[in-house]
Amino acid sequence: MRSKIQSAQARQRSTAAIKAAALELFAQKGYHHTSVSDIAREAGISKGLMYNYFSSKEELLTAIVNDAISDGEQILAILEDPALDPEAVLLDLIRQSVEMIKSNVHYWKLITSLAFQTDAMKSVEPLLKKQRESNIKMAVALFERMGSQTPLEDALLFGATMDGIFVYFMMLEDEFPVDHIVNHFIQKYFTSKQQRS
Amino acid sequence: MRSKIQSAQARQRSTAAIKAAALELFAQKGYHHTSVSDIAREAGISKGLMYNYFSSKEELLTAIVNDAISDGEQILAILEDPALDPEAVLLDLIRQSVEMIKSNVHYWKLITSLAFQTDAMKSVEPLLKKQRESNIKMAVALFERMGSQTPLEDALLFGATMDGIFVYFMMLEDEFPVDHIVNHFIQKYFTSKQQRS
DNA sequence: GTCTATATCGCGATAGAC
DNA sequence: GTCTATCGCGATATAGAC
Repeated sequence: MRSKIQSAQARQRSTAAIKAAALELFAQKGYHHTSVSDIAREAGISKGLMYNYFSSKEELLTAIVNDAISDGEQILAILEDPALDPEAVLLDLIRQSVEMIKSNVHYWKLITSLAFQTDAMKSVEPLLKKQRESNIKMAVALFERMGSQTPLEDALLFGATMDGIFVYFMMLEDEFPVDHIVNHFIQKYFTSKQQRS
Repeated sequence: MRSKIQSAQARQRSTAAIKAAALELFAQKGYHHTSVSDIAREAGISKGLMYNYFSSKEELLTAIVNDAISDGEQILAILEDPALDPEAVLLDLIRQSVEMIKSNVHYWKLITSLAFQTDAMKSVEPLLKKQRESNIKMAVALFERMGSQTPLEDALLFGATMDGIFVYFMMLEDEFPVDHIVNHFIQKYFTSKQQRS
């Protein structure tokens, strides 16, 4: 049935275009200051069509966040290989995280801002929480394998420090020497290994 | 002129009531989800009166942030006394910061969320930036006095770590043992001194 | 200085033709 | 599957009486 295939393709194209446009605009202007009309214009479709695929503006947002979380999980999954040296994994985790943030500052600003939207955004909150918990659990396992006597504390402090560095970077951008500070952090915490300068 | 004094007092009362109500609601429901009607109701005044004192909702927000920053600066100024032992000052700074966040989580969530509102909130951004820079400058001076060979790096990493811990606490609240992690942080970084458990 | 009433507007969302 | 036209609401902000 050829028409069915074509429909599915059109559907795919439209949803992808909408999500891409919305991500771009949300990240750039913020969720609240982006109207559905803006998104439709950027995506090259009508406003009505958007509601054919997403029942509301907020559902569109959750779809985008969901996609991004899935992408992130796949990257992190590689690091869970128990055959690898845990310290090397940790350094790799740091390096990859920094690159991730640096390559898309606006997107991560969006995610962070959503995390602080107390009331609304009820639908994205559980998504972010799930991701956070999975990250922590993974870090705890890593510190355990590194022989830490206090893996939970080390993992939480490690996560907080990394997030803090990213927050500074997101706020200060070019004024904040993120690579330099990350190296400083590594040397202070993990003296046995060093990253390339 | 008695009427003039009374006018000034009324003016003072109204602006204070408006700012107090707005701070409460912004912190609780978020800036975007708080309407001017909400604020007027909470403050016990009419919506129109609010526009007599603040030309817009955003100007009201900046006034609130300005007040809060002034308060914060006064607290921090005490710590700049050069006669005090810098390590004791640092521990005191940590302790006071933790208490500050714990005592008003919602307010700090508001401030943090504002910092990530890229486009709008243009008027509060310079305020926050100025505060951030003054904090960093003070921390650098402190690490210098502690004999650090890399005061800038230490100050930035210290600030990022503290902010990261606060971010985790603001997001996780009761699930995050903030005192415990802060102590862990102190012991790891500043082994010469310890905080009470 | 304070209120009530109202103007104005843009937004999210829907209806219905094609 | 896609569009145009439109509804209905709630928001910020203003006007003018007292």
